[in-house]
Amino acid sequence: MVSEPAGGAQGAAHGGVPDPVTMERLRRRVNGWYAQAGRALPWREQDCSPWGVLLSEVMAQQTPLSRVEPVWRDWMEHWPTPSSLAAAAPGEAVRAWGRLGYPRRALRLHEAATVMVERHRGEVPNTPAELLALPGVGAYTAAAVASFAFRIPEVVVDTNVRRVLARTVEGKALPHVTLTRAESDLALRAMPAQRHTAPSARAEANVWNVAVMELGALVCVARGPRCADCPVADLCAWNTAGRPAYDGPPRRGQAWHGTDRQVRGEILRRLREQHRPVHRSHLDGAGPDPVQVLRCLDSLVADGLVEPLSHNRFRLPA
DNA sequence: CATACGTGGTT
DNA sequence: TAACCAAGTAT
Repeated sequence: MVSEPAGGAQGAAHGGVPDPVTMERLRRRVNGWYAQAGRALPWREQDCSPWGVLLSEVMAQQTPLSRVEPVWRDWMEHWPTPSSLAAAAPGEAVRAWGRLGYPRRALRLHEAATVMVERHRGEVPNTPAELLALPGVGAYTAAAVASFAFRIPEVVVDTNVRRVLARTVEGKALPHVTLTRAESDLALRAMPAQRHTAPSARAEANVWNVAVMELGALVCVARGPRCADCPVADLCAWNTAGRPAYDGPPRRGQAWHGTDRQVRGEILRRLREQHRPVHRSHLDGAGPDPVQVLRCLDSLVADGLVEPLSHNRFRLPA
């Protein structure tokens, strides 16, 4: 009567090593789901440039896409190429970053644009190694740009991929706190084996990269997963095991109130508003402790996010 | 390898 | 309301 055993428990969960047949079935389902459920984001358009893809990936680091999209459109309008951004003042990039968070990303994007002008003829480099060498581009972003912009089937591992694989293959509620070697191996095994030699496998690998991320973003979410809408619910080791609770080490939340992060953010918010140098007295209210405000101002200067001028004045870097 | 680094929406 | 979390990177 049973023509197809519960895939997760039978085919994938033992030792965390998925068998190729189970992985292929998983990929087919997820890729099919993506074809009908994936969002039409602007950087997924066929005619989006590699620069647009890179911009979207950096903006999306630790940041919800709903907040990324309007800023991405604004940047693409102002700076449609790496050379156009490189020609602007770095402070303008920081200002246009708005409230996306982690404003160092804006600075690194500007640095990366400069590198592209000086070393890559103003183009986004098309090899994983060259991408990885760009400021602000780490393992995830390099793989994502390679796959999405240049159709190079690198293994893309982000928080969504980790969570989907932890659940479907390993039967766990959430992945480890930090990316482990075992997870990287698993992500590699989840890719089509012939992706480097067969064009169809390469295409499948590139779709899988974006599809599994989309599944993690829309269905297999961290809190309140929508398993009823999941295309692989019957193959999922976690779901078929009754969705056991997370049992790993506690996850450290990020402190915020009263931290340097908050004060730095407030200082930068004030400088973004002003298009003229600001006196230090206007920054004092960025936090309750003057010593802390001074320390944060110094660290912002050290990071290159703030430029000190004479007479205790400051501005975004020119 | 642990920690710092923004911001705002959701639970 | 406090906590959690989001297409991570650099040190």
